[in-house]
Amino acid sequence: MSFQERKKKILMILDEFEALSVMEISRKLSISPATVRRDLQDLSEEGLLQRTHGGAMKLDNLPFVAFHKKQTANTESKQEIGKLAAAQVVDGDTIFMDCGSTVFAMCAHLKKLNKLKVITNSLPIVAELIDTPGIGINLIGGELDKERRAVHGDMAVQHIDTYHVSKAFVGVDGISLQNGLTAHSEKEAQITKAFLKNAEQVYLLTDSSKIGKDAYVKFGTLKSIHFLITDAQLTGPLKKKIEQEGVRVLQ
Amino acid sequence: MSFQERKKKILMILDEFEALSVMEISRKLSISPATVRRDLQDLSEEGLLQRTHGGAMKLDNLPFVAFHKKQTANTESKQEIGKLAAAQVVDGDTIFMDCGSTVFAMCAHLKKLNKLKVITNSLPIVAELIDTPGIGINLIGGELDKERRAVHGDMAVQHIDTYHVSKAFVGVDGISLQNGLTAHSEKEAQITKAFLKNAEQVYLLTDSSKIGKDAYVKFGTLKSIHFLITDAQLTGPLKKKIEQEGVRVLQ
DNA sequence: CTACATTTGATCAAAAATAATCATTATTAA
DNA sequence: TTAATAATGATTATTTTTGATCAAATGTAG
Repeated sequence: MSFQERKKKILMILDEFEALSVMEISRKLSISPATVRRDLQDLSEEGLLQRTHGGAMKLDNLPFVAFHKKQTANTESKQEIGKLAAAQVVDGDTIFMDCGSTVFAMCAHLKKLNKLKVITNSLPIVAELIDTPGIGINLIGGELDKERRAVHGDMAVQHIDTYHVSKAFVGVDGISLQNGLTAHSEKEAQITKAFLKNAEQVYLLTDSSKIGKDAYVKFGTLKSIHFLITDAQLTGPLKKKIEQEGVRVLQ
Repeated sequence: MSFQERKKKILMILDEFEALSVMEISRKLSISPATVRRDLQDLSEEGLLQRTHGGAMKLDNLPFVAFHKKQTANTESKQEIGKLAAAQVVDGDTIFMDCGSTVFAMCAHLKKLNKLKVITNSLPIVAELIDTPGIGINLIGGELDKERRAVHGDMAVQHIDTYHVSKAFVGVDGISLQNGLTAHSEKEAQITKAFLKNAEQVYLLTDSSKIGKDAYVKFGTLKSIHFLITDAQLTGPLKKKIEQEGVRVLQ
């Protein structure tokens, strides 16, 4: 039995039982305790279970932790961007929050606010903020994109259109002077577009690696955003040109 | 049992009882008082409970209890009801799933189905089913009830009204011949009512303890449901009378 | 305030689990 | 096929956890 198979099986039986000991897993899968420990360590490092002394436990809100793959890409620069973005929010605000890891990074820095209303289509954001007393959440309804852990589709867009908020915090897959805002997926573009349309101030959060890059779905121009929050890498003529389009750059 | 497991269990029983002595915890979890003290100290340092002389007290603003509490109340009878309800679902169905622990219990038994579409307002259900390949999920949008981990409110009702499905699986807080279906909360009643309205077949899931009891919000008659799925405790004249109202009882 | 009982925190030894090491087996590449 | 590589299981030293003991601290009753 390969590691991938064992990994799957371990997660499956762990889904059924809350907690398992190394020996139990060893017996159930007929593999040695040493291998079980190695597997558990790997799975734990991937964030798929909680390692304990003697075994492993199911993770509570694992299902909503979307970024299994991207989690590694959760760099300091994203945290910085998230912090800066969160600083734009004040008590009593109502904001849109798009899905994506950069916008998600805002969450940690929003928790001290009061009377904040967050409208989002992202389950990880919901999971992160649901137990914060000062924050109320409205969830966009519609079809669930399991991969992205977010709601999308026509119904979601219609739903977003029933709201009007002061600030929207959105992400992109690409932004350039030539093609404006671009995304890898039409569904995602559709949602972000709806956020842009119904917010007075639009904050685009992206690390500098995406600036100057294009994805294949064009969904907005630079004029449709008001602030670009990014890392210190963006400098020189490109920054100037973006600012000339009427975008305020925050770094 | 590892520290992580004990920690969870201590918080769970502490949520049920307001305060506990070291000896009570020691007996309940079959661990020595010394270990209990160590655990309580750790938990206290994490700010998850208030240490007292001789034991510990529950903290008011403890955030994540609601979730686990329901899971604790996951009795065998609920599991049986969930299983029986899940057996009514076939490949290709589109179903409504209400929030509540009894309906939640269906999830474990739905995982082998294919091309199933689940429309729900309950985050625990979404979390449980999101990684099941054969199941697609539509999330009802609207205001999030943090306590119940579900979406409710007018927007949610409007959203539900845009769907029409073959089967709805709903829960109640009370059901009786005199007052029909009742709930503890208007918001919850509103949602369940919307589910009833837009489904061809309505399955009401409840353990027998709620049959014959009333909650204060009346939201439907016995005629508005088609099936009652419950445990074996429901017998005799009451069962007869419910069946005379046109409800098929499944046990 | 004192005496008594209970609880606690510290220390320690026993038990359990782990990480590290190494030989063996299985898999892959050449 | 053979060599090289990776994965597995067994062994052992180390670490962690646990429960017990006991002096000190805290709370309670008289």
